[in-house]
Amino acid sequence: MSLPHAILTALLEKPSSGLELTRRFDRSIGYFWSATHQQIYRELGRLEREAHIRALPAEQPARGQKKVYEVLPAGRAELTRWTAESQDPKPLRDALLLRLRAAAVVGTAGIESDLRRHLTLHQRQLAEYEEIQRRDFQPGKDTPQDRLHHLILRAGIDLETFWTQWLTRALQELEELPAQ
Amino acid sequence: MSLPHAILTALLEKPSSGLELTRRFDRSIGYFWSATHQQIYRELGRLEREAHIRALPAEQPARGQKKVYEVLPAGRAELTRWTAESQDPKPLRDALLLRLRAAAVVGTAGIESDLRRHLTLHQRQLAEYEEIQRRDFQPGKDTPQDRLHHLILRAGIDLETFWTQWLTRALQELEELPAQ
DNA sequence: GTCCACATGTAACTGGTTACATGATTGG
DNA sequence: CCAATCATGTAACCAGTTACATGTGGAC
Repeated sequence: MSLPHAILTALLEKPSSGLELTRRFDRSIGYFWSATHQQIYRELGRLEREAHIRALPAEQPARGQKKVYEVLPAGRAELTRWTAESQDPKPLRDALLLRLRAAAVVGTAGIESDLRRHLTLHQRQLAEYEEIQRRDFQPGKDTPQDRLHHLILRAGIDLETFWTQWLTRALQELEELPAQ
Repeated sequence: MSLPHAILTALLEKPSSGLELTRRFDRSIGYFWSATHQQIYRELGRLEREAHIRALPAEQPARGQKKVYEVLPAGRAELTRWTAESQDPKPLRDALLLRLRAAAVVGTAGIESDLRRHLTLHQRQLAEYEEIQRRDFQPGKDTPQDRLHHLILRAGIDLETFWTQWLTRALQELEELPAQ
């Protein structure tokens, strides 16, 4: 049950319409919690019904008209509650590791090119994060918000660093393996 | 669509019944692709209908009776195809990072104890992986299978190492933050 | 004969994905 | 007036989760 809380967070940072949220979920928050516009509209509907958010009064009745939402006190309270709640980490679920395990049984033929492709994608994501770090987190800016945002960004950087290193090693090992 | 392929891999490694598979999904393959017994039985049914696996002939007709499955040639072919297929990496989805982002808006009160708990859980998982490494991967054992399995295990070790380090740093930063 | 562990399943629900529908606004 | 873009939605589907149902076989 994280999507509604992701939306509440985004709306507290800045009141937005569904499409604006969708755009922000393509960067920023979406880097660790992605969502499509269909999910977002569905969830905005629920949050409005539960009186956690409301549409800014500007009498837009229907389709095609922009509808900007803001968080109500009840919504902020719910987000505060959820943030402090104890939650178990989800077990790892990674299709690439699964495919390697399968390759150990049926052979590694054909998997190498996709490993290389993944390596490129992770390198690109790492470069994007590092660019954000250069741009938004120069030493000196030091509000609590900045520190927390930087901490989160560093998790992204370290994860992408892990993947690039591990994939590099995996490709090396595959080369050294006797062909199957 | 990874679960059927996880099951095919497990059955190729060793023909098993549904409950035996469930047990193996609690360790081993389950370390990176977990599944409950309900999922597994549902999927075994589908795989049997599609003639990718079959129950070993021993005329067990129904409930309460053990039913051992093995992979048919069509199933092995499907797994080979899937393994070599090009697949996009799934974007990161992490509730803990989301909660930190929420905490940057509504305050960090209460989140510290859960970070500490996560740290303990990741340290425990790391210790478990390192124990497996000591036990199963002494230098010398060097078949292609061993090398691939070790490579996968190292991904687990490196990921848990990342989380323990990042969480340690996160707890430090939280301490230094002015109380909210 | 009762309880427990083994073993296989069904049903309902939830969240995420994919495909499609529809209206408003603006630039050429 | 037409196309593109902005904007909001509906519907069907699929995978994973949670709760529950049912039968077998052995230990006591």
